[in-house]
Amino acid sequence: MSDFEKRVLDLVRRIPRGRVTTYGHLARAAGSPSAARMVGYILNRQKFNPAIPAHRVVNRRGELTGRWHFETPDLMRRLLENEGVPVQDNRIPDFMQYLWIPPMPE
DNA sequence: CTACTGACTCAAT
DNA sequence: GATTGAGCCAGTA
Repeated sequence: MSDFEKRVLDLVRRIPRGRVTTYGHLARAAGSPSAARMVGYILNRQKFNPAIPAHRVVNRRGELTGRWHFETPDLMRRLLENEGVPVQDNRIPDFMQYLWIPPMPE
């Protein structure tokens, strides 16, 4: 498991309940600004790890692009709504309001 | 070894 | 706005 992967997973674990962040922000904070695709890939391998709240990671427009990788396509939406994050048409309306920006390394 | 594929993003058009 | 092309890099065939 690469350092990048470990950093990404560590950051995902820190996303507060009821907040979301994006693949791009995670990639940047983990030290590889253009590796947004890798973030989704990493989450896919960890999707059975209950310690990783992967449903709190959306793309930069607030779309639930990862929903097809959950057990059922509506699970991601249900988990978010359970935390108070509204989802409409596979997207979080006014999603900037819920955005959590991961801490950047020095 | 090469080729293709993504839970993505950005800049240019 | 929409579309296109490129960068990213681990995994798979």
